Amino acid sequence: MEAQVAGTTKPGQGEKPLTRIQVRNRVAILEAALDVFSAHGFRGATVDQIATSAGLSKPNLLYYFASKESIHVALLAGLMDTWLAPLRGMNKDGDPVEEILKYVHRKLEMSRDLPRQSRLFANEVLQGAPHLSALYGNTLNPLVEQKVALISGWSKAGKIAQVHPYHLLFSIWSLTQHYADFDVQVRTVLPESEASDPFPQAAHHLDTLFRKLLAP
Amino acid sequence: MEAQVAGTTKPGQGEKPLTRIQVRNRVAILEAALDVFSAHGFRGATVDQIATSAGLSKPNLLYYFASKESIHVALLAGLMDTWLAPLRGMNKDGDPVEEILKYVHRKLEMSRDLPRQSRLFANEVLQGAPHLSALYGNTLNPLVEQKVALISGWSKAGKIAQVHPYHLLFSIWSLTQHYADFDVQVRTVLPESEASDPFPQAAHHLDTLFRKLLAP
DNA sequence: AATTAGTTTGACCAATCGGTCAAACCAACG
DNA sequence: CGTTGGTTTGACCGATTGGTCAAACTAATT
Repeated sequence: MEAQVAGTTKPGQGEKPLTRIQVRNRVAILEAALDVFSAHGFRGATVDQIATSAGLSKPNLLYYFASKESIHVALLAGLMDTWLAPLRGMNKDGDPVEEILKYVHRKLEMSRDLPRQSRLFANEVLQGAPHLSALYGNTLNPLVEQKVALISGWSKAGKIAQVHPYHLLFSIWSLTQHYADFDVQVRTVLPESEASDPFPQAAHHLDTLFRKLLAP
Repeated sequence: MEAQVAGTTKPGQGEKPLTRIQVRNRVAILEAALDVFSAHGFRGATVDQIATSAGLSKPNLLYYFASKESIHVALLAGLMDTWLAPLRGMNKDGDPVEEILKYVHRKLEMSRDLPRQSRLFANEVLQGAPHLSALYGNTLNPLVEQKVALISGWSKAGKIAQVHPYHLLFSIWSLTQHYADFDVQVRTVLPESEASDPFPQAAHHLDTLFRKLLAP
């Protein structure tokens, strides 16, 4: 009865500490769920798939998470921080153009190294973000507002060209995540010689694109 | 027995012509399917939903299309032409920068006016494009190769800046479709005053972005 | 009007799905 | 070593789903 709640609530809130086995199985479940949800979407994924992929039986998995949905929200909540870390790292004391480009490149590396996470979010947003609305208000929106103010400041100070800061962020998200979310299309369209690893050329392309856009 | 095949094959191949009722119901089904598939994805959509939304009973719908999957492929195949029309319209005799920008703006307008189609494709590509691989080889790849050659020519002739033509196309697709596929996120993040219609500012932003990128 | 070709439906089916539960099992600790 | 708290499972359930089918019904043709 305790462990089911532990799947929903954050750890370390004065509740009973997690067992060794609980920790092991919970991370195994979330790892498996990331695999299955990102590949098939929420509706397309089955609890049995996740359980098998985590090395558990279905009832056993449901001993750790109360429902399929609770696995999903736990995943999304746990990933949100990782996902927004590069944006948080945008430093107001650095060189404006270089700070933004560092963000672009870190985001592109995440598309290369963590494509499952990217596709998980893409799937969720495409379906109308039913499980994300809470996280958006609490986490994403304040962070975006802060960084928009920063970019606006740089813009007005003439350190970068005049850009619409919100749409600049949209452009960065869209251009970088495209290489994870539409990976199949990218590799299908690209000639063979470049399809095996599109990322070096993507990095070069996005580098020049944003330097030209931002040059004051 | 005839009508079920008619759902899969293109019209006018020497087979019996479609009845008045067949035409009416097939377009109603495809319209309803676009609604449901784009909102819930393939696995998330149910045949009953589509049938009801089309004003038919489930067995009646399955009289016109052999299976849920066949509705899906018929939709994708029928939409491919519409979707690629703007790229086809890129004219080698026009001014290079203006031709590319015309393509950008037409694509953005499609995101605004046909967001269901955009999300349908996005869903499909995200799941690994299982029903699209055939269409890609036959339709998308040859068209892309032709336009890549055109852009390469402009680039070498100094009419536009040196850009990787494939990644330029990826950028156009990604930046424009983002406003349809991630519509919820865009409107959530944007301040109220701009969230009601993000497209005018998006158009302006993409216009300057691509002009700066392409200026020789 | 009668015959045919095309259309619609209610009832039904097998498979799958998310989730439950009691009972069995196991690890830890006094 | 026995008891307690935590873990695992087989069997099961109700709901939903994609799809079938024979029969009823309607439109077109002669």
